[in-house]
Amino acid sequence: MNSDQPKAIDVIHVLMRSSTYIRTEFQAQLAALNTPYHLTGPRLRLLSTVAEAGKIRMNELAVKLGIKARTVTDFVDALEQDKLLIRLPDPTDRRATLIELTELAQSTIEQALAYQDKIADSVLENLSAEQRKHFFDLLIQITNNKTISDFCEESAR
Amino acid sequence: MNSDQPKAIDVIHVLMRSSTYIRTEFQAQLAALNTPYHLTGPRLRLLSTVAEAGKIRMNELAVKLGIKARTVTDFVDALEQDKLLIRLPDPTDRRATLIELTELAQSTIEQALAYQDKIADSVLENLSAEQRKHFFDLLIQITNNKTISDFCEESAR
DNA sequence: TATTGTTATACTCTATAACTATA
DNA sequence: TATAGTTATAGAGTATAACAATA
Repeated sequence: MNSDQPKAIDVIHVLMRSSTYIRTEFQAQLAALNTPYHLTGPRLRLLSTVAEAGKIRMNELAVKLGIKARTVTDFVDALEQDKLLIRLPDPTDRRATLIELTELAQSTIEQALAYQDKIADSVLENLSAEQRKHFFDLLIQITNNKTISDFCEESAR
Repeated sequence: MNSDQPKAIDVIHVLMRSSTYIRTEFQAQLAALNTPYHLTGPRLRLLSTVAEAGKIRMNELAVKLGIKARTVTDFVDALEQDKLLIRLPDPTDRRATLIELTELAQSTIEQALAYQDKIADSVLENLSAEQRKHFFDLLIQITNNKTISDFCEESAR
């Protein structure tokens, strides 16, 4: 068929390289915002998840983000130090901790998220609307049936 | 047409998540090989680049891999310690260092690369040949005109 | 006995800055 | 003055294991 069928490993190399590029790009662009706190893609993703939920338990956060509870602890530590969120005891379960955005975060997160959207758009600017949709679908398809606990939950949000 | 046009940031989240999944998958699968040395995707990529070249300078390696010289130093340190490659002085330039695979690496790298190809195939198993090609093209397109400078060395000037 | 989150620890990939030794 | 590679340092994202408090 396609004599120019790329090898799987080559596809993956390009994918990994793109992800490194994107991570770097987000870090650089977000740093350029010169906010008094430090923002990155993953941090913003956590913040926006909290924003959506209002209050949310750390373990729920871990599930939604597809990362481990221990990793959430680190993010929350850092973001709490930057005064972007606070820990609250869960009144219904004394083992649990609820996370809530601070006023500081609430008053600036919209802005940051809007800016993040711009960065995202510029990263994908080479794709037409149709291509973007197609790309998205292919990404989803790749991780179907295999990502089990990590991916299944949240991909369609 | 597509009223469900995904937001760029969502596409990127899925992409980043995929890359994490893939990195983890490669690490786990390669670790399961139980080789006396430690292999990961990026290490294997460096090794196969050396294999292809026979002998290659560290700075060339950095360019080919799209990473910084300092990063190459770390990889080479680790792989040299694992007896997979050796440093040789470049006879034509006493500042430069040539990298060459050891016999150990040469005798096993084919195997490791073949195994890596299998992992890669399994990671992309959900895509048809045509979809894979399309996915590859889209990835390339995303990074067109923008990554070349970013990937190589524009930032450090 | 199971779950929530933390302390302690680790590791991969990547980077900048300053420096040495050459060129 | 410019290049090759290293020492020193850093940081972002992620993880496992053992444990405390609570359920």
